[in-house]
Amino acid sequence: MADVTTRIVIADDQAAIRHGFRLVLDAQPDLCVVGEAADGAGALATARLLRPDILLVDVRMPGPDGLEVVRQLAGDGPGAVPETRVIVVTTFDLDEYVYPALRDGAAGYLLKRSGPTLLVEAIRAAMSGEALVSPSITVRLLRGLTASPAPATARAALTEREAEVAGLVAQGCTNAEIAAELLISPGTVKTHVASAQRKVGARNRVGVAAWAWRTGLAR
Amino acid sequence: MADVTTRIVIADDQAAIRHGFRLVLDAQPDLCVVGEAADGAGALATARLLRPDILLVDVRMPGPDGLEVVRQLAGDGPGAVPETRVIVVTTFDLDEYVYPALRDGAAGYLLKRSGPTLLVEAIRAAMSGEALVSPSITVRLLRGLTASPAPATARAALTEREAEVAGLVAQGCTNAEIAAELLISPGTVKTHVASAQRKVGARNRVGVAAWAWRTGLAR
DNA sequence: GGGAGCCTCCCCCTTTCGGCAGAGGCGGGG
DNA sequence: CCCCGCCTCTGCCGAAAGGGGGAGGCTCCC
Repeated sequence: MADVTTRIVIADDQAAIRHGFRLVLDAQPDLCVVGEAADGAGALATARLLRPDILLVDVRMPGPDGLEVVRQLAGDGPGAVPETRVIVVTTFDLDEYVYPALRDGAAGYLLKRSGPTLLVEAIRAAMSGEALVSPSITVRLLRGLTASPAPATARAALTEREAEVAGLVAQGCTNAEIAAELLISPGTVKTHVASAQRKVGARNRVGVAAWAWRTGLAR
Repeated sequence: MADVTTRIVIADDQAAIRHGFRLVLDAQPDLCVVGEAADGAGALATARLLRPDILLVDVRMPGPDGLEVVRQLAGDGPGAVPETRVIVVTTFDLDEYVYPALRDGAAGYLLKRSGPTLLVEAIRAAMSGEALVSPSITVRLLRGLTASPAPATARAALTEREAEVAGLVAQGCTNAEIAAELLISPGTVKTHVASAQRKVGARNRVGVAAWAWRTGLAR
C-alpha cells in the first residue's frame, strides 16, 4: 500500500463541526484536510477541483444535500469523481437518509456522536475499499437480516396465526397459496388476512405486507 | 446508565490471541477481562457461570464452534444468557460465517486484523445495544443491500414512471389511487404495474411492493 | 426517414380480493 | 359454569387486480 498522506475535504454547514473534524484529522500523521465547504454546491465544486481521497459530507446542507452529493460524485455520470470516496457524517440516523446514501455508493455512514475514533477508522476503512457504518445504524441494517427478534409490542397485536398469514402475504402469496401452505381453507385465510388488515390499520393486503416488512416480520 | 466496569470473557483456542486481547482490553479503564475459554464448551460454561457483559468468541474452535455459541447464548432457549452480548472475532471473513452469526444475534463481527481500536469500539457499541461490523464485511453486506437479493438487478431495470408507480404500490395504493396521484388513467397505471411486475420477476403487485421495500425504493 | 423506448390510453376476459354476516369447536379465566 | 378470544369454516356480492391484445404520440438516435 502506498503510504502517502490521505487528502480529505470536509463539507458541513457548521463551521464548528468543520473545525473540530480538522483538529482531529490533522492530528493524525497520515491524514490531511486539504479543503472545506459549507454547502452542497461548494462540496461538489471542491471535490471536483481537489479530487481528494476522502470527502466527509453532512446530509443536511444548503443547496444540494449530502445525498445528492453522494449520487453525483459516486455515480458514473459526467460529474463523478471516482477516486474520491464519500463518507456521510450526520447528526441523526434516519432511515430515509441511510438507505439511499449507502445504495448510491457512500463509502461509510457515521453519526457525529460516534466520536473521533470511528471517524478516523472510517477513513482508513474507506481507503481500503471498505465501508464503516455507525454501529447504531448497523443494528438496523442487520434487523433486515435477522430472524425477527421481535418488536413484540407491535406484533402482539396479531395472533400467531394472523402473523403467519401476514408473513406469507408479504411474500406475495395469494390466499389460495397460503391455504395450501398452512393446510387450511382459503376462506379461513381470508378471515386471517382481514383481521390482520384491520389490526394493523391497512386498507388492503399490500398494507399488511408493508407492515410485515417494517416490523421485521417479513424479509 | 450505570457506569461500572464492563466485564468481558474471551473465548479463543489460541492462547496468544487471548493474551493479546487481554492486554488491550485491560488497558482500558472501564473494561475488565474476567474469564477465558479455549473451546466452545468452555465458552458456553464460562458465559453461563460468569454472565459477562461481553463474550468475544472465535468462530473456529474445538467442540461447539463460535456460531453454535452465538445460537445458544443469544437465542431464547433454556441455555441462553440474555445479558451477555456475543461479539464474533475471527481471522477470515467468510460469508458462511458472517451471515449466520449476525442473523442469530451476534452483537458484532470483527476480523482479528482489524486492530485493537475497532475491538474496543465494538465492545462499546455492543454495550449500547448497537453492533459494529468489520468494514471489510460491511461492504459485502451493503452489496447485498443493493443488488443480491433481487435476481434481476438494480432499479435501472425500471423506467422512472414504473419506479414511481412501484413506490406507490408499496404504500398500499390501489391502481385508482395511483392514477389520481399521478394524474393519469387507471389503465395506464395497470400497464406500469404489469411491466414493473414482469421486470422484477414478481407474480403480483405484492411482489412488486416486496421488491420496492427490499431495494429501498420504498420505506 | 426509420427504429427503439417510453408514456399514454383503450378493449376484452378471468381470477383474486375485500367486505359482510354467520357459525361451530376449543381453550383459559373470572 | 359461562364468557371471551382464537381458529376454523361457510356463503354471497361487488370491486380490484391480472393477463392478453392493440394503438397513438413523443423523444432520441442511427
